[in-house]
Amino acid sequence: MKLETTAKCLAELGNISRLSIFRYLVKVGPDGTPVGEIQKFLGIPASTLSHHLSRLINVGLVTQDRESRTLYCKPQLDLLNEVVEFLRSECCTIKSGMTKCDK
Amino acid sequence: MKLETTAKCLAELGNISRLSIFRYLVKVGPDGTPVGEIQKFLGIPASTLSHHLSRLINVGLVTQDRESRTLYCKPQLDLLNEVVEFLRSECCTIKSGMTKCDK
DNA sequence: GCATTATTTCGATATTTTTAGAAATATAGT
DNA sequence: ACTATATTTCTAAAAATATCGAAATAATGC
Repeated sequence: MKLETTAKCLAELGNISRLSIFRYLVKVGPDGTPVGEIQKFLGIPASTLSHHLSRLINVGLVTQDRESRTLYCKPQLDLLNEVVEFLRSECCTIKSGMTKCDK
Repeated sequence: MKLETTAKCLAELGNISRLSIFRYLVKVGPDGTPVGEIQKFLGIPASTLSHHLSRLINVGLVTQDRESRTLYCKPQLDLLNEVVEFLRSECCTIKSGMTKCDK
């Protein structure tokens, strides 16, 4: 995974509301949770929540799936794992051969 | 580690310049790298770099250590590991018993 | 004390983010 | 068609962030 992609995901998770949303999605329903349920649990105004969700969706950390009137949000664990893996492989240990290209 | 603390660290790492800085610090010198060396490698203007460094220092991801005229920057791997651990334990798997308090 | 080197603080501007009410869209049931 | 429900888009304002030149500070050597 590229540094730029990682940074973008980290930026989205680096917000209390969005990190809470993501954690909630993972914990209560990795198979999909209605927007309204998130809203009720976190108590965020609908439009604000929608904005945060769209940012998470934008970087691919969340996907949505409509079922009649309800939009189910699903956390993309694979992507989060890639982010975590980047941090571990690139930012936790010395690695020889760092070049200008890694700027 | 608290969600709020994690979010703050993620927000700081969620910026290309700062993620590059942190990665560079880890890779080339986990025992301390002069500010000027980072500056030369990444080609960021000194005042901009200083700003990014102070943000990383602010959340504890980097510490500084003066040795005569040179300030050595050291990445705090323990904190990064706590952040990674939070993501893995709280955001990668289902966990029963989520309560209102986790909001 | 003056010059030099290393780095930060100041100040100003441009851009992005956050927040949330109001209006709009989508879907379903009657 | 009308109503209700679920959610988004629009709009606007406040707050935070990013950028970087210029000036200031810190430490050293002459």
